Amino acid sequence: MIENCETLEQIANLARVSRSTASRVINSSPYVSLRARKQVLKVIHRTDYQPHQAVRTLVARRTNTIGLIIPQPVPRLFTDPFFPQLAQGISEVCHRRGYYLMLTLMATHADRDSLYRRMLHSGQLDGILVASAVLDDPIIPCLQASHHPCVLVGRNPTYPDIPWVDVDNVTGARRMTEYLISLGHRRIATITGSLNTVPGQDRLEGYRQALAQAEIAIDDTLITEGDFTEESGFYTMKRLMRLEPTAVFAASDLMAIGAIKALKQAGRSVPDDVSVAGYDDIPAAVRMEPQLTTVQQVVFDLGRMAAEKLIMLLDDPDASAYPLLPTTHLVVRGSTRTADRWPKPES
Amino acid sequence: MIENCETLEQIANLARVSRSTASRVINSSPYVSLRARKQVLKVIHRTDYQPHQAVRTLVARRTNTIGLIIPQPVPRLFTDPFFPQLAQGISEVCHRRGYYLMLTLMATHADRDSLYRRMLHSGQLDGILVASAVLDDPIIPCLQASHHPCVLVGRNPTYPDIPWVDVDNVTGARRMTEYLISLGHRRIATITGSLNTVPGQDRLEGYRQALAQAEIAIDDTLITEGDFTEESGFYTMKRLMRLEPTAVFAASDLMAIGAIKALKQAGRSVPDDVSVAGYDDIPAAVRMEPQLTTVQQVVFDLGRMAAEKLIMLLDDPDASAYPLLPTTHLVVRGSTRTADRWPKPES
DNA sequence: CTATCATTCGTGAACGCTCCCAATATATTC
DNA sequence: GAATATATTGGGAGCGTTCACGAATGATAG
Repeated sequence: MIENCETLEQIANLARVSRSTASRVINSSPYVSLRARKQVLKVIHRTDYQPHQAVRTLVARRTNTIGLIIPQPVPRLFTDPFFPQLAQGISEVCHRRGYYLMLTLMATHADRDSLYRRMLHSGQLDGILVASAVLDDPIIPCLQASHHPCVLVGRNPTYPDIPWVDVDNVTGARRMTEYLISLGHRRIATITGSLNTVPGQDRLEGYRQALAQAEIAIDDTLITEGDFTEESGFYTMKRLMRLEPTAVFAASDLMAIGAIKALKQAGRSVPDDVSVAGYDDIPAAVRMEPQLTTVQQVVFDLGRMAAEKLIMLLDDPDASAYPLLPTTHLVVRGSTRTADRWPKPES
Repeated sequence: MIENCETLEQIANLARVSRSTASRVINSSPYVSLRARKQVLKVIHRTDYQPHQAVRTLVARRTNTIGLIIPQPVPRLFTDPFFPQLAQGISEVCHRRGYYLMLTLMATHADRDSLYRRMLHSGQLDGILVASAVLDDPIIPCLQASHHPCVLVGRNPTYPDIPWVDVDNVTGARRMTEYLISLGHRRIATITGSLNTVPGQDRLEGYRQALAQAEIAIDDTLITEGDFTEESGFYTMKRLMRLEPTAVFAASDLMAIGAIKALKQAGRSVPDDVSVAGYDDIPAAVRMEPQLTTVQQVVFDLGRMAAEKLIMLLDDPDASAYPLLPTTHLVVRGSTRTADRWPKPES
């Protein structure tokens, strides 16, 4: 199956140098005369030579390949473009840094163990990126046992010592809540994501911070737990309506969409009666009426950072391990407006 | 970076056989006694041995790795879950068949050529899957020159001889149109996708076939070209409305959504005045009011077939190369209804 | 002119596996 | 019981690199 005919030996012969010298040129060793280097580079260019990756791996004990593992069948995989964007970012960095990217999606966890073993022990990977693992995913202990450098995409408090990158959910949620406050809202409800997930917790934390900062008393009845889905947004909003918040911060766009449906069904107008904000900026957010004010996470950057960080770790295992957080962006659209109006918004 | 300490030699010693015999066991050669096989398997299991992939590649001249290349920054990548589903299907087959999957996304085509070379000439890949290439993508000639077995995901009439798999756009569109006919519609308009794309053409062809089959004269004024986007659906529908079709088949859900917006804006009811059907079954299709009748493509199956076909080709380069088409499913929801009513639907 | 040193280069070993070939053990036939 | 066929097995070569080492070259100092 391998087409690569030219060998280093042949290159060396053509350039009238030894294998070693040719190798040194390829690996940019400083101990090569200018003349020899030029010779070799010319021949390489002319013959379109590519070193045989498998052999380099064998000898140099590094594969120049990193693995991207998506351990669970993430439902989110199919409703928001998180994964393609992440992969895009990772892929870009891999190209730029001369790495290959191996992908492992885990549709069924039937033979998960054999799969993990296959990925980890085949000697195919220099390092590993794990995306969206649930907190107690069994791959993480496996990973540590295998001594592969790795970076988690998504903070995992169960393993605080593993390097990670994440979107800054706290700040994103805080900014959004601050924005709602700046519009004059004081009675701001939130529909949280599942509180047994890190993003769920973090987005709630951001909401709390913003209220505290603005010295608005936190009313626990205005905090209700959803599970990121549209249905949960719908039903939670129905209950929340009685409390007459003037604004609602939903921790996902899907829940925001559900909440808006509930409000409309009850004859309330968004944003005139109630402002609603979401989180994620899924494609549907622009496609609805009104368009959704939301928080955009630059997942592309997240992927880039994850890959950069892992490669940094490969080059220097002791590299500093502080986490990286790409910034989030507020996307203000039609579903929110000022609250500087009469107390009872019955026009 | 490589952890894999056990070597075949060690396994052989532990099992009191030679390297060769151990190798034969691993590669399921028939020329091994039951006793020896048992011995070796026991040791392998006990030591959790994994053969070193790079060496196998070096010697056996196959990598057990296939590449998935997504050559262009496909905008669709970020709005519909095509890519994750495809990858999921491919990944599943790879695991089952003992292959690794290498991913290459092409965000920018800045240094496309060097990237192609790197993927094709590094000897890393046994075969290649190309997804969603535009018709004249330069990777296809490169691919042929590199003599890699490959399978295109998406038919490419420019290269009819390259094996491919695709969703059956013609049949999907035909079925949907037949369904509209079965509801009693006779004046059925279509908003096509870009007609310089294969899916655009194929979906139009399916529409035509259904009408021809039902002996409904094809009225070319009812065929208008969009470009798969929501905006194009919106504006095309505005023009189309004057012609008073009772049903519209849009070649993408996005266009159907745009069309519905145009109709609503003009005070027409969907489905009471006009039935609208889409294509793709994107997540937003269930999230609208009314929910969209559409065609679901089992992209997951498409990925599976693509991988299966490629692996088949790797095992036997002369394997029959007939294309595989996963079936499409009609998803009937609220945006369509019977037309068996009074001629003028002004209630 | 010789000794010392830095620079540059080339040889040989090794990586861990598969494949080829020859050798051995076992079964079968006459 | 010898001769032959068959089923197993083991040893050696080789895959294309990198790396450690030592040799060669040239420059500089004494």
